[in-house]
Amino acid sequence: MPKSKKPAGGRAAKNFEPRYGAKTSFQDRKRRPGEASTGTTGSKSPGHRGYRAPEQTADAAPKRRWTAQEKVGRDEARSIRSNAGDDRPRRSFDDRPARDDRPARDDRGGYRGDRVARDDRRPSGDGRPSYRPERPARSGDDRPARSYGDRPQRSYGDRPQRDDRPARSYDDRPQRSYGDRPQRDDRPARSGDDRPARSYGDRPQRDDRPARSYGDRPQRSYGDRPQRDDRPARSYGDRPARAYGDRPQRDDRPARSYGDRPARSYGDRPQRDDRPARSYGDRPARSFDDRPRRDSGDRPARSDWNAESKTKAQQDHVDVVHERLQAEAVQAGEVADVTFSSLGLGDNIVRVLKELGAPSPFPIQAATIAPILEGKDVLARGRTGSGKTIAFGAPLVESLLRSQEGKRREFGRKPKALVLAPTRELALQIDRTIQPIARSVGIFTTQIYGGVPQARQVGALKKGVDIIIGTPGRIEDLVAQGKLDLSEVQIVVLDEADHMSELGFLEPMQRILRLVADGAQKLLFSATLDREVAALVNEFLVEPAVYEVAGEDQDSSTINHRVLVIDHRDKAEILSSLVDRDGKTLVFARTRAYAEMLAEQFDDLGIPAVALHGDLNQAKRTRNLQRLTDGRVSVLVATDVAARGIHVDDIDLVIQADAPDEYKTYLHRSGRTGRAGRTGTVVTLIPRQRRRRMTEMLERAEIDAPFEEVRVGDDVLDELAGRQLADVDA
DNA sequence: AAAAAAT
Repeated sequence: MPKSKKPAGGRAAKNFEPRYGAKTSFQDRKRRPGEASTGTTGSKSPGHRGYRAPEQTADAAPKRRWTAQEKVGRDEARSIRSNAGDDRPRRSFDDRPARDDRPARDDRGGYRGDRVARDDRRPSGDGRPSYRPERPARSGDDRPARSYGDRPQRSYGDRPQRDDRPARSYDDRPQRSYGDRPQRDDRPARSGDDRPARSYGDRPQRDDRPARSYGDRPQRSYGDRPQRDDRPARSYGDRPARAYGDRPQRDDRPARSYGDRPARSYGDRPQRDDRPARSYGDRPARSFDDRPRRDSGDRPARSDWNAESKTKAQQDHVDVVHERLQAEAVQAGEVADVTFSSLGLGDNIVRVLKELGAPSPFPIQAATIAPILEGKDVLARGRTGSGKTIAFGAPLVESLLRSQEGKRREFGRKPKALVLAPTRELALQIDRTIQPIARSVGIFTTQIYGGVPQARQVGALKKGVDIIIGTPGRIEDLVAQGKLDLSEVQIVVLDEADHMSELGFLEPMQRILRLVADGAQKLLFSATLDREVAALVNEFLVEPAVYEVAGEDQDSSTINHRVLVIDHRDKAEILSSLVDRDGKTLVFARTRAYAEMLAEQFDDLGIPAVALHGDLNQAKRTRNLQRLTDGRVSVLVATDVAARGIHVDDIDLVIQADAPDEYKTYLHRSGRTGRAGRTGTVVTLIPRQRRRRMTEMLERAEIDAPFEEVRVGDDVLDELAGRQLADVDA
């Protein structure tokens, strides 16, 4: 609202709740002095200066926010590194107190006022009651699930609180987007800040939204506000319609893209035929041929690698692949004797690898390290949990070290290597592996990903770093701002390269790859590397060597696959039964809303669970994943944000509450368990009508899984949950 | 549908 605080704030506070108003003002004043060591803030607090205050506030606010965010970011980083187990206790305690503070804040009064006003405007208010409980959950920074569960239950008793909470929760969102908690603390201080927040957060709008229902949430997520205006008008009925209307187009698009790719690949391949023919014939064959073909299986025309590979793959691809690999790099006999040192890595790096739990190289590492050190472009496929991060990370560091030998670490030097990942969590995880390796030889890394304040990242860039590990959006953003220069990047790694070549990622990847130094070495890794990377390979790679590990088929897998055919109405209960167990369980849901709902459901049943999806702010995402990692929670319900790359040591059960649509997704999700040779089980729930689709998908994934009709209470559920006899006896 | 920038 344009009506800034002063008029509204002063009057509103009095009108609504004199108490709150008074308290708030006091608190603000006190805090500001403390916080605002900056000085100018003092003048602000006396909001009396009508006009100045707003201006100053505006100026000051950003600074405070950033500061707060920076702090948050640091805290996050620390907590991650130190495994700060504090959170739990702190969580609940910290969070709540914080909340308590908020209520006291002026904001609430203001918010409430807004809400009321807006509520009156819109009939949507009717929907609220039912929706509200949910929303808070969402925003529920802490554990949406719990908060959700709690609220509904508390519902009436708590409502007085709720009123407060909603305010909080609402506050949180805007905060989230900014940086979160620190801000919260700050808020009281920032009276001026609130407004912007309000306008952004628009609780009122949100109130409306709830009425809209879940479907909106995901959409709302970030860029909604402008859209929101539109949305209400559209209403639900319209959306689906649109969606359908659009689909035809979508269908066309894919078609186009496919059409184009093949075209490219066709055109290019002949040239490459020679190249690929050498090393390619072998594995790319498989990988490239298999799935792509299926998609557009018609084109026998698909040249070279494809043609060869197809033939070989279809006829006896297993043998072919094995031969190739063995011949190239991964001979079984050799691998046993290979050491990191013999592959060309220096002593410091070898020592750190040992500390990281990698005393000797895994096959994929034995295969790729030497060629990477030789400067070759490399495509590598190693199944989930086979050690790909070290396979590119260690030689990456070694290469940089060699190239910088004798040189001085200059302040503000430009980055020399870039590692790109599809999710922030994966970028973080990769850095956790590479950073210690790099530090051991005086090379610096920094993370560049979204959802957190830029300041710290930019600060690191100013000082000068050697390796950047991040996600495409923020990297492009900083490049556009002139804060990141990729022109001296000599090595680029694309982790989950096939995924990075998919529709939403391909173009950003192409733009980024065009920014790096000419002739920069390119490394593409993925457990499901296939022809999908052709667009990138054709444009950016030169005579790439292709590696995969021999014998990596399902027969050698340590994952046990099961498919439960269920009645839809039993789904919730069956899921609860499956997650009610001792080990760590990862549950995949198709949508953010469903992931959130399931986490809440489990939590309500006394099974501690948290959610991980894109509707959460980055702090919560990081925290919730950490909770599973350190065992404070044994159930994580996630969207496909957690499907690829994420490594949590002891996950022994993966449950797909919704079956994936693509075989690749199935492989990546299931790959969250059974890592590094450990055993694990993957359970997929499907309704009867999905049996055929599921069968086809499993065929593409080359996975054998028994289908079992299951009902609530069946023994198989106890077996899968690992309860077995104990429960029976009981 | 989800993810990836921010506001």
